[in-house]
Amino acid sequence: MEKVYKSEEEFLKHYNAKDFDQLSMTADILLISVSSEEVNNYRKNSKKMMSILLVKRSDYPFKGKWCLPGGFLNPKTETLESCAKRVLKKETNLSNIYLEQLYTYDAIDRDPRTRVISTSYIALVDKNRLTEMINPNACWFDVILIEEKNNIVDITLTNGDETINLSIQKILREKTTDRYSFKARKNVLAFDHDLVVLAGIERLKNKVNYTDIVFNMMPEYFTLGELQQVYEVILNKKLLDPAFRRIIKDKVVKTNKMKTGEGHRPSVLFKYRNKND
Amino acid sequence: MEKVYKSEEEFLKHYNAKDFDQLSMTADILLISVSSEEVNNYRKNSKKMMSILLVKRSDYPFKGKWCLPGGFLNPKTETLESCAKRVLKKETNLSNIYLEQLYTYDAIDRDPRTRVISTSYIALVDKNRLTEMINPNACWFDVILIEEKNNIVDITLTNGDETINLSIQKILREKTTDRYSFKARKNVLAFDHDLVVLAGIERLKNKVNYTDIVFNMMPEYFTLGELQQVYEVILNKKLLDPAFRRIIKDKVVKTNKMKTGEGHRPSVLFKYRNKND
DNA sequence: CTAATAGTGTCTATTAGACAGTATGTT
DNA sequence: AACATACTGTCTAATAGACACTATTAG
Repeated sequence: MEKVYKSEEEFLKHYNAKDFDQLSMTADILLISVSSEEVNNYRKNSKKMMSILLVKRSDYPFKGKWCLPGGFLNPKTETLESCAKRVLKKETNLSNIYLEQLYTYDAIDRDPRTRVISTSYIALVDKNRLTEMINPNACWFDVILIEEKNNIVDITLTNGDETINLSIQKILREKTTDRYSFKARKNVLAFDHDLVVLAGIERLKNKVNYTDIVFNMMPEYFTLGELQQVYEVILNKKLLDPAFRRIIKDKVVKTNKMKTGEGHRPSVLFKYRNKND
Repeated sequence: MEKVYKSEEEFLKHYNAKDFDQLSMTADILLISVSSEEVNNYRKNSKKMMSILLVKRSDYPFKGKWCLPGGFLNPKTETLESCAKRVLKKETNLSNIYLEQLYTYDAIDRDPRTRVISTSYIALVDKNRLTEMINPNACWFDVILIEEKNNIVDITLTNGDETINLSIQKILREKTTDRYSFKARKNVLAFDHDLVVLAGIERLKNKVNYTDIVFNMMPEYFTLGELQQVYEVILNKKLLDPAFRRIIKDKVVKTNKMKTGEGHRPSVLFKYRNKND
């Protein structure tokens, strides 16, 4: 027998959320950056690599496994994005990081404790901004290889000591072209974070072509060569200089600063051109 | 004082989800279709329009307001997608509909009852498949106008009797180009569904160019003219015939069937070319 | 001078846009 | 015959890809 309420106020007064099935949510963050690997030859530019932040779990479940930084949402006070920001601040001491919602993961058994649904976020940062890592269990992993064949993507992550091999199958959904369901062939990271890593890298790869998202990973001043390297790392392919400069020229502003002392011709430093200016 | 567990099994045995703050989730569905509006001239082709399904709320909160079909997730048994499927089946009696996760909406006050986070889905359907509408409160609304100026998007929805005017402000996020936050200038639909409608239409508009998603809205056999009309409705602009046919030719297969009796030259019927065949 | 990257000019290939024309049903 | 859409040929404009060349520094 349903009760009839006279107004929304009256209805809300009698509403008790605990009468209904509830669940927990987390926000997980894929923090992506591009790091420079020094080269022994004084003439050569440093080689760039994509890197992501992983945390070693110190508690059950998945104790000892690597996972993305994340934390439970406080439903009374937080949005998922503010929860993600809180977690990032805790792990890296950084605020003002670019954040973008990626996907909501909700497989019933993704967390062995109870039903936990996780909304994942991509975070991008210029690695030079990172001064201190608060959490001693957090560590950058270079993404040294992404190869794809037979719809299987293999990603190798390494932090120097440890190497993690992710292997994810892409399942083509009908009538979508480029829309895939992902399925980890084995879950190497905790929870379903293998999938989040791939989805995030793919999202970044995609958006780099039609947004200015990449400048969130750049310092204030950069050379076009450095910028091109970041594009190349994300797109995982070599770009031709003239074509790259044609495409990028409206997005940047030339400054009168130069980068010198590199053992070869100095390069002009550019800044991001903010369209709102 | 934290307890130390010897194994994941032991940890899980002592884990009680109710010790933690929980919340409710819903899945909301933006069901999009393209409908044909008959034209009085026997020679002319019918005009096509994008339409979406709305439901009039019969209960508090937002009683009497239109909203997207949606329902609470059963955390014990359902994924968000299966929840969305259940709701769609209930409202339209359709299964096997294309579903794609859109975005997770989590503003703290988006539901006046309690903290409810909603993951929205886009569903696409060929309107000819819709035979019966189970829910008498559900109704198709034509999307008759999307205009944009000064970063304000106006969408007019109409079902013949009622007209709903949505007005949403796009807030450009720095360094993203084409990435916007949306903010409804007034909430005309229940909850934050104004935003979902716009985000869904934008997503469709976007994906139409680089996926085969549009074929989920087409019947098995269609003419290239009809297909072009659907593209035009989604992209909200006229396309040139030769260019359209160039682009589409690899995605379709010519059949030996014809569409005749239209008061003008008959048209060849095509089918979708499934890449997996 | 040399090694290495910085930066540019220009040709070519590919793709998108535009327009005009022909084709073929129904009434 | 007339109308409306179906369908195609071809020119032009814009963009992407490729390559070769010049420029400039530290050592």
